[in-house]
Amino acid sequence: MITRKPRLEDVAQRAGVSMKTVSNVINGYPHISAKTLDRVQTAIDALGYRPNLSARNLARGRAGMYALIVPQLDRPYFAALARHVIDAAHEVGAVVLIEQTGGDLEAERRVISGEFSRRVDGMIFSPMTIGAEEIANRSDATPLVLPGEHVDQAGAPHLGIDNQAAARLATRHLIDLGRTRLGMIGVGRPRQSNPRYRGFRQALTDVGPRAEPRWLRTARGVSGADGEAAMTKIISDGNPLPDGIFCATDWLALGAIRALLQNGIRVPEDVAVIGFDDIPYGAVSTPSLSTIATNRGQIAQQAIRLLKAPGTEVDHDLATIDFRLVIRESTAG
Amino acid sequence: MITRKPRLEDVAQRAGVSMKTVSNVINGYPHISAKTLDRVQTAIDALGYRPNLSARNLARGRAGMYALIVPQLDRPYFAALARHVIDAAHEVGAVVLIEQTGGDLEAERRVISGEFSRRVDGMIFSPMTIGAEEIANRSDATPLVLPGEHVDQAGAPHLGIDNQAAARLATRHLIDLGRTRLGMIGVGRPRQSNPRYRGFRQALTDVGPRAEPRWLRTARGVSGADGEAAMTKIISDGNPLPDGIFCATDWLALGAIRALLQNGIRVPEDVAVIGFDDIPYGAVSTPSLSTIATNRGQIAQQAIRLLKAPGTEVDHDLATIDFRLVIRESTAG
DNA sequence: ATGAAAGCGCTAACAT
DNA sequence: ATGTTAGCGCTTTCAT
Repeated sequence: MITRKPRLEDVAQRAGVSMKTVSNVINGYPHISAKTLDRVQTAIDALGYRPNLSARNLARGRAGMYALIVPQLDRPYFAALARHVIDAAHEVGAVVLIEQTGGDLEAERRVISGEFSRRVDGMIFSPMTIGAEEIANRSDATPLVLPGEHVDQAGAPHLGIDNQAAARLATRHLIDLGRTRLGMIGVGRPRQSNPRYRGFRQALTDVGPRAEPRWLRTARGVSGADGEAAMTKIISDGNPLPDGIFCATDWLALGAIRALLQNGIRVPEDVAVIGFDDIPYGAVSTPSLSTIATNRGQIAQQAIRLLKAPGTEVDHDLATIDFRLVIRESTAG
Repeated sequence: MITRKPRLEDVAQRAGVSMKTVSNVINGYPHISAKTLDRVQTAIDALGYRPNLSARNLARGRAGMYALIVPQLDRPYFAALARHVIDAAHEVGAVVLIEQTGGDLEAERRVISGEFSRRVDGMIFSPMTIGAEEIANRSDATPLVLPGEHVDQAGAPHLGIDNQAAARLATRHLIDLGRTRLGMIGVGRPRQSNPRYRGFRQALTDVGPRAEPRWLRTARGVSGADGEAAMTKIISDGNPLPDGIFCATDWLALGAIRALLQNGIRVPEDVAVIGFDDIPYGAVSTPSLSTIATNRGQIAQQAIRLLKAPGTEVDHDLATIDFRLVIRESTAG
């Protein structure tokens, strides 16, 4: 009885065939006689043989693995993305290595400078702080796709929804509800370069202006507490309340709702609130949260597809992903 | 200019040294002359050299990678676990491959039968449906640790909190609040073999019986909808309401709260609700959720530690993890 | 402190 | 349909 792990050669010997034949069996090469196949299979089972993936990858020159790099895996959006990426990778026989940057610039630099280049066949990278230019100037040649919002013009395929159109759809929903005093809680300054802000303005322009500057607030971050703080300011500044609020993310929306409820303001009767992202909790919160849902499975599948055939990208800058309006209690309750 | 990716040999040539010396530099071997080190480093930078991990792993006989296998990555508990496992792996210079079983028995069988055996140095496996016995009888020798609840006596190190003590602590909290009519929404039948149920009973016994069977409900699953359905039944059966509910998971608790609020029952004034797991949403929900928090960082670190030194386990069955009571609005609001 | 050479286990020409 | 063999790029004794 051999004590070390069985190798291809051990299987070959036991089956009385060559390594090549065993390799053929393992890799599903079609032209093998039934008898040989059976003998090889028997030997494999008897020995409990499993191919050494390091060796296979070295010989093949491929890793059979993709890297997914996100800021933090325990943020629901990234967790959901990861789930779908793993599923999509399985469909092409690959596995997924996951890394977290924490949004740290140095960590993000390491990613584009090739930290994983000889370990994976491609990277799905969701950057947070690094700039598009720096990504565009990378020297590492590992195939790369960028899901998310902050990465136009980075010289790599960018997977995302049309944020402006989506924000417009969300705002339009508030208008269709008959709301006339609309506000927005966004992230970052409300510039024209921010597509979600642009979409919000556009929806207003469609029907005539209805927003007042005092209802436009910039949250300090993307967390629920940030949304709560922003909403509290809107409530406490002594001016009349808006009757509809579009929040740039679901977390902001949940925080905003919390601030409203704690001030005795009803949602959606007094103020309708809609978010953006469709995080799972929005479906079970009280009230449940209306939002924009992006098709995450589609993002994942497109990402893997692009990495499998690098260079084939139809459009090197944007692969558009579907989105839809999800109406729940926070606007329609 | 070479067009293919630079290898160790290319670096060696450019620096005028042997491959061994370059290898020494890369791996931080201490006894290298400053001059040599500088020349090698210069050559590495100039060529943009990165070691091929497949080759390294093959030569070393290790993968430098651990597998984390969970039912679903987008369930907050597993996402949080994954986050910490990745961090813990980094501390020992390893990376993490993540897989999902969906709780599917066949997928779980594949895991313990060695699907990853030659790809990773160890597995952190969170099984859902496979039995402890089947795990104990596995033939694959890949180091394995089992975080979670359902896997005592599986012949592999099991990482978890003392569920019974934790459930008792949660229930005790309700009692300390002065609640006298306590109920529980659990998963699976309320048998003595279920530690969370046992802990609940024990807390009651500590102070004299206060639970009635009609307040003990078994949810059909672990989702918010399941908790909502269970709570709705308790509300609508015409009997007096409990004034305190212990839910075996946070999702169940969030669903239960939702059912209460929709029936005009106040939380915590009329019914105090406490969950179990400390999922992130619980901190921002309205009302925020009291719960039992497990130390996930500790689970992850213990897991990696055990995988690094397989066989060293002090106790082959249970490495106990800390937990604590987190008091929020759903009980103390 | 550095070099030479033998694997690590598998794949893929090429041959038969 | 199956066998032979030369790598894949790195680590690691064993020398020096």
